[in-house]
Order: sequence, then C-alpha cells, then structure tokens
Amino acid sequence: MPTLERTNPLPLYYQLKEVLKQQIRSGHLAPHTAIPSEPELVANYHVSRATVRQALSELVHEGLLYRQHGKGTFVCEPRVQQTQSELTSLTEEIQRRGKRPGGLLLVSELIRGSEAVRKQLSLIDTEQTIRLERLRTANDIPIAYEVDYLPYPRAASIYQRAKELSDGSLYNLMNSEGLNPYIVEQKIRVGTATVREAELLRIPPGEAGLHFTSTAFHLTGSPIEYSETFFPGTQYDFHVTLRVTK
Amino acid sequence: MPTLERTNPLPLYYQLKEVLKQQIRSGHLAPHTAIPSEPELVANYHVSRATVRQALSELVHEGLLYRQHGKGTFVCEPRVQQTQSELTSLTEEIQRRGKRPGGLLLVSELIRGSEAVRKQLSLIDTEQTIRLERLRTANDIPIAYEVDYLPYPRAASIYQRAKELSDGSLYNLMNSEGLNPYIVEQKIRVGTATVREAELLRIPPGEAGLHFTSTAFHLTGSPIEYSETFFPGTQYDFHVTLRVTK
DNA sequence: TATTTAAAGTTGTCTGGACATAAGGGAAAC
DNA sequence: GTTTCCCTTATGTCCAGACAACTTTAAATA
Repeated sequence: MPTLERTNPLPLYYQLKEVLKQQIRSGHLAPHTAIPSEPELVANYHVSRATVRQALSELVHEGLLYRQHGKGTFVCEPRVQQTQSELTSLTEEIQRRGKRPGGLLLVSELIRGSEAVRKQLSLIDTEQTIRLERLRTANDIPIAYEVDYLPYPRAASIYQRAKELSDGSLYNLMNSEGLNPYIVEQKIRVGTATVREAELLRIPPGEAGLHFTSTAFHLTGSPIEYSETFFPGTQYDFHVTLRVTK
Repeated sequence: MPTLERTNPLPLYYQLKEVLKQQIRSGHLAPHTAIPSEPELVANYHVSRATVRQALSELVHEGLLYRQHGKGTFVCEPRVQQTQSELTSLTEEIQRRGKRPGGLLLVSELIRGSEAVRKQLSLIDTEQTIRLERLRTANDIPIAYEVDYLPYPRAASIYQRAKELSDGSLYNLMNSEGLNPYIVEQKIRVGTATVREAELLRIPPGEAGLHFTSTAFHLTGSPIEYSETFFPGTQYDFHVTLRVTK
C-alpha cells in the first residue's frame, strides 16, 4: 500500500485522491465493488476522516465513485469518455484526433461591434470590440471558419499578440494573459455556408454544416469572448457530456 | 439577517446555502463584491467553520461564488443560462419554450439489437434489447424522430409501461423506475433525413438536420439507455454549457 | 419457525480547534 | 519618497471527536 508523504507540498487529500484514482484505473478496485470504508482509509493512510472525505467527495464529483448511505462507497463503471463536460478547445480536439492544428488570421480589427455582440460581452458605452476572423485548419486543410469577439480594453494584450494565433489556439493565448475561460456556453444549430465561407472552406455555397455560437466566461462570471464558428458538412462531430445537477 | 433552524430536518450547511443563494439572486449581494468572510459567517449564523465551508464550496461548484486565496469569497456575475450542463430531457426543453410536448409510440419491440447497440449498453450474451421508435411532437407538430434502446432484463418495467410514453418523457418514466439518468454523453453531427424520417416528419427526403446519438448512464456508471434522434432543419438549436475540470 | 430487537458498520452532519499560505496595509528602515 | 518588513485578515489544509441516519447481520424473542 502506497504511503502519503507529509513532506510533499501537495495536500494529503490530493495525494490520497491520486492513489485511489490510480487503483481504480489499474483495476485494483473493480467497478461496482466497495472501496475501503472511511475508518479503514483513516487507519491505512494515517490521516483524519475529514481528509479522507475531501478526497472521496472530489472523486464522487468527478464521477469515479458513488456513495450509498449506510452501505459504503463504490467504484463507478468506466465510461468511454471519462471527462465530464470538459472544456476543450478546437485546437485540442484536432490534436486529440492525431492531426496538426493550424489557423490563418484573415482579419484583426478594432470596431464598435453590433448590439448583439456588445450585449454578449456586456460592454459599456466607451468600450470597443476586438474582432478576429480566422480560418481553422487540420493538417493544413480548412475545417472551420471562425469569428471571435473580445472586449477591448480588457483583452488589449490579445489584440497585440493576435499574430501568434497562426498556429496556436485563442484559448491558450487567453490563458497566458489571465483571461482563462472557465465556463463556456454554446448554441449549436444546422446552418448553411455563406458565399464567403464556402470560398474559404472550398465547399459548394449553401452546403449545410454546424453553426456554433459560443460565449466564454471568466471564473468571475464576466464574459471574455464571444465567437461564431461554422463547420461544414459532416466532417465534424461534437461531443458533450451532461450531468444532473443535484 | 435570517437564522438557521436547528430543528429543521434540512442540514445547516444546506440552509445556509439557500440563504446565500437567495441574497445573491435578490441582489443583496452584488456581483464581484465580497460576501462576509468565513469567520464572520460563523459568528453570524452560529455554526462551525466546516459547515460554512461546505455551503460555500457547493456554491462555488455551482458557479455562484468564486474564491481568492487570501482575499475573500466573491459573487459571480450572473450568466444568461445559470445552469451548467444541466441534464434536461427534450420534454423539458419543449416545455421551457412554452409548448406542449407529446409523443407517438410507433414501435415497441424486444430484439437482440445490433452489435453497436449491444456494445453501447454493455449487454452480455443472454440479454436482449428493448427498442422504442418514437415521433416527438411540440403542440402536436412533429419535431424529431427518435429510436431508443434499453437493456432488457434491467429495464423490463419500461417495456411494460411503454404506452405511457405517448405524452410523458422516457426520462421521467426511467426515473420512476429507479433507472435515473445521471450522466449523458451525446454526439452531435449534421445528417440528412431518411425516406422514413422525411415521411414521418413531413419534410423533403434528404433534408439536413441534427443527428444526435446519446448514451445515458446510471449513478453507478452503468449504461441504461442509448438513443438516436434526428431533428430536421433549423427548427432546433441545442444549448450546452461546458466547464473546466480543475 | 418467524418475527422483532439489538448491535455493528457505514456514510452524513457538525463541532472547535490548529497551523499553513496568500494578500494587503501600514510602520519602520533606508 | 521608496523600499522593506511585520502584522492583520482572508482562505486552504488538517486534526480528533461526536452524534445522526441508514443498512445489514445476528441475536433475542414470540
């Protein structure tokens, strides 16, 4: 049985979490079997019950364990996509599929922006909108047309560094500037390509595809990015994991 | 200041949560302002710090508060769609839009099922598949064509009560039978209507629409339902809220 | 034998305390 | 005037213990 290191800067509950996670993934703890009871974990790892419970609570929240009052704590059956509603950027999605992500920055401008966009970004009167028009590629093949809007004074650094978007993702850039997307709301519907989109994506105009509108919020709940993306045809399938809020 | 009732069967941390939620929603606690510190809440409500922290932690998890180590706990800016990745059934979606949900059960049968479906439901050799073919309606207008698959011995009660699906939702039925969907994985892509789908939905064959494949898992991680749904044209837009996993 | 009761083990809630770590402000030193 | 250091306050982690509520098992009872 592994031991927890009190000299380790990582918290004890976190170390215990990792140990249990490892045992679940390796199969030492089989699905639907009970893990050691809380008093047993307390004795085995020489930590308090509060520490054990913090570790278990987070694993329950991550969908690896489930509890039954009076009976015990059990291992969940593994799902194909173990992550729940994980926030992954298109860049990461492309990489996950074994392709090389890229991007072509078509336009980078500072405008007032439509009322709809201004409302999405909760802009006040004096503030402007950064507008980025991009063609996203996988292995140099265009796969999506995207327009991003960011609040101007706040995301000024993004406007300066927009050139770096040619190969990286906007979310990476935002993270490095303290504008970490924390929650993203997306709306998905079927749409058809405009003439401009069709040209850039090398598809027949009017072809059907997925149209995304997405708003990213900071940890604090402030909107930090709004975007509209068009994925042509059936090249892209979108995954999502929903969970009951209890 | 409201007081917590120790005679109330609801836990203290839960009562405190509700009090704070109410103050946030009513505007007594404005966005980006600090709520009382933990020691203050301890003094104000006469509970221990652990109880306060349990309430705050859950509110942070629900996206209503954010913490800053060394500074305090603050109120999040409200988002349009305050729920995060809430698991809502199509029936609820239709109701939310002020329409009357309905359904026409076309087929209800017990079959072996394709290998793909059997794999989705993790069936063993002797188990069969319940197959339900349904036309979903809003105000009696067909809006989607859906085929559901459930594991047979386990969901036998659903097969018996399939007739009740004519006006209710499958998820409601499943909940009442202890088969509560807890996590749902969905795949979304653009698809075209088959001849049968076009006929039933009264649209031209080959018309584009959203094609959903969805697998519902129980609290324990076991798959309990797999379904394929087709939404024609642009009638339906799908909302989703993603969140970073920290 | 069948039923009821009691005990043991489990998670859920709650207490009061302790020290660590991070942020900010003000006083002291430069 | 500027910097440095310390004190205060905030959240983060951890402890030892208590009782409640639920489940199962086993003993006691009818």
